[in-house]
Amino acid sequence: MKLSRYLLPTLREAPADADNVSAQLMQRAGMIRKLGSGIYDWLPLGLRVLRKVERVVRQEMDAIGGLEVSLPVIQPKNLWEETGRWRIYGKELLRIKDRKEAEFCFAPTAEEVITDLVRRDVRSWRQLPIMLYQIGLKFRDEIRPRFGVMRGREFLMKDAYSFHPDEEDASSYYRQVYEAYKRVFSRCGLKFKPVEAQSGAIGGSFSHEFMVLAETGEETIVSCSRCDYAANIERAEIKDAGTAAPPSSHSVEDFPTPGAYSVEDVSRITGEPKSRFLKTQIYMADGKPVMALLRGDHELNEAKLAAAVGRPDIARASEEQYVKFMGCPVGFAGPQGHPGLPIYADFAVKSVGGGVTGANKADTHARHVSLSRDYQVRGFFDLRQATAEDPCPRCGSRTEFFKGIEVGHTFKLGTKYSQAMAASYLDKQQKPQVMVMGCYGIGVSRVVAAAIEQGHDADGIVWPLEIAPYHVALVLLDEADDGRIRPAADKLVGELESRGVEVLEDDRDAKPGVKFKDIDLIGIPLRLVLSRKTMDAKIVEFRRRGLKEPERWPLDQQVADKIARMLSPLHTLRTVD
RNA sequence: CGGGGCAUAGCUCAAUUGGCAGAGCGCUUGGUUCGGGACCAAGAGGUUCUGAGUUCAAAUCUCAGUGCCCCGACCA
Repeated sequence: MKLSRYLLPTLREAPADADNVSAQLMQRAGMIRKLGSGIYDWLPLGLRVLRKVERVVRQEMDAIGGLEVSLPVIQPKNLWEETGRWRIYGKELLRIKDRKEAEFCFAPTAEEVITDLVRRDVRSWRQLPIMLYQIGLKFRDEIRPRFGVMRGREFLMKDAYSFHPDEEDASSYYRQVYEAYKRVFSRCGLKFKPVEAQSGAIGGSFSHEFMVLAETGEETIVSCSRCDYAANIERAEIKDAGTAAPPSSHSVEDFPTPGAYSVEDVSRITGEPKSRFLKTQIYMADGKPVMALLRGDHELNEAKLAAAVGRPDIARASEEQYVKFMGCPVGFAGPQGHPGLPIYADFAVKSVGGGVTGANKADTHARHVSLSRDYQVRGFFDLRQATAEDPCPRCGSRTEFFKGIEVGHTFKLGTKYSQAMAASYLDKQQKPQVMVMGCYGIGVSRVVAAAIEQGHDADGIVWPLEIAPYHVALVLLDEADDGRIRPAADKLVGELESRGVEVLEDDRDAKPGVKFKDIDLIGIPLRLVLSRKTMDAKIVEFRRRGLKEPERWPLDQQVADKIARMLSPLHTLRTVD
């Protein structure tokens, strides 16, 4: 490809609204252009990278028996009502109406559509298991899109769905997908970590996230320093601390705390550490209040509370609800004196013998509030957010925290969707059985951004070979006044391309500095230079992106062979399909 | 949804008290240059986000709308 005929609008300065490195570099390198909040045009160079990632994903999905399909982007409401997600999904689901006022949504994912397809066309145990996948645009109406295509509203996702005769088959296939995902991200040149994850709105019994390690990541990973335990902090388990401390020998005693409603404020007044406090938070479950009780120095994890309560749809009580059920202003409730209220206590609450907490009266707190004697709990649960002090739940060793970008997510769904949508098959005994499902996503456009977050320097992007837009940049200097350059370039490009090497030829009428800067910015891994100087010396100059010193190679047919050998790991991998 | 900010050339940004619409980079043409974003000269490029209002006069002030950004709440 000749750069003189390409659309490569590089920018010297980053657009003012690009809010992280990858968004800045993708726009500066002429890969994408922002069209609106969270929506982007992909230009030729950017689209090439996207297609490279797609190719890796496609090969690895095909290698584990996946069948590619293409499902509609506009999906009818009735399917979403069958699973209840038309209501549950919330505002992130972009809804539209057609001319007849019929309602549709723009696909954020496709469990409903795929399950509908399979329930109609798969009837027999002989057809199972089956895995279908697609690579297509998704839309989620994010409240706050940011970081370029990393958290856009429209994005390219690979979504795969597998259907199995039973749990065992689904589990063993899940492990195959897990291994395939590791190959995908390795081939894309990423440093990543699979972690245990919260299954969230997609649902299902368990799941893993594939995290690209990057300081700028939005997710926090808790990782054991010794064993291989790793989890999203939202999910990270905390073990039961042990037996309950004895109740205080003093009886409950109220004391005034005007205007001090946070643990922080009251701790400052009494001088007692926050770990001596009982922190209450009121949630609504199915219209009824429940109390989450934590130690004052801990933070609630809502997903864990939802699991403990057994309702995914819990919500923090409004101020009105709080006042109505607790009988005091927000910040002054305590667990004592609410006999009908279900109290879900975190394990660590056991360590608080007689604690400081709200007195259920305005501007008043209470001390020596003790478990059993002064209040009863529904039970003890793992309710809080993990901290750096919490040991590994598996082996008890020290844990470390990392930041990560979620590029893939696998879910073992069980029968959540197949049950709701009656996706069943006839087994060998001619008995109808509900299919068992798994679903598996990869944020293809996010992989592109994540690769840049991990691979860049002061000059621009540094692509991994497998997903670079081109393998080689051939920079021509002095072409206008040296007749030897053009034929030498044509010959070299021909030799390279015949070996499957992708060449971007910078034949623009521009100064050397401009060319070198642009080629560095767009991150092509290998660079060759032909100029009057190199022609005089009968050499070609070779340099790897990121290395300072170029090498001088004799200009002969071995150049193409050497380059092809450098790329040979890619070809080996490509023979997977 | 709440609070705040911004909107001027392709990009980054100026424009004094309300008084002629500007610069750098990029683009076009010519010339001098030519191995890490050169220089000179001449150009092209604007509904100052949209609409209404105030005023002799609005990029500038007021109102409404739209878009974008940030913070918070909410949420895969």
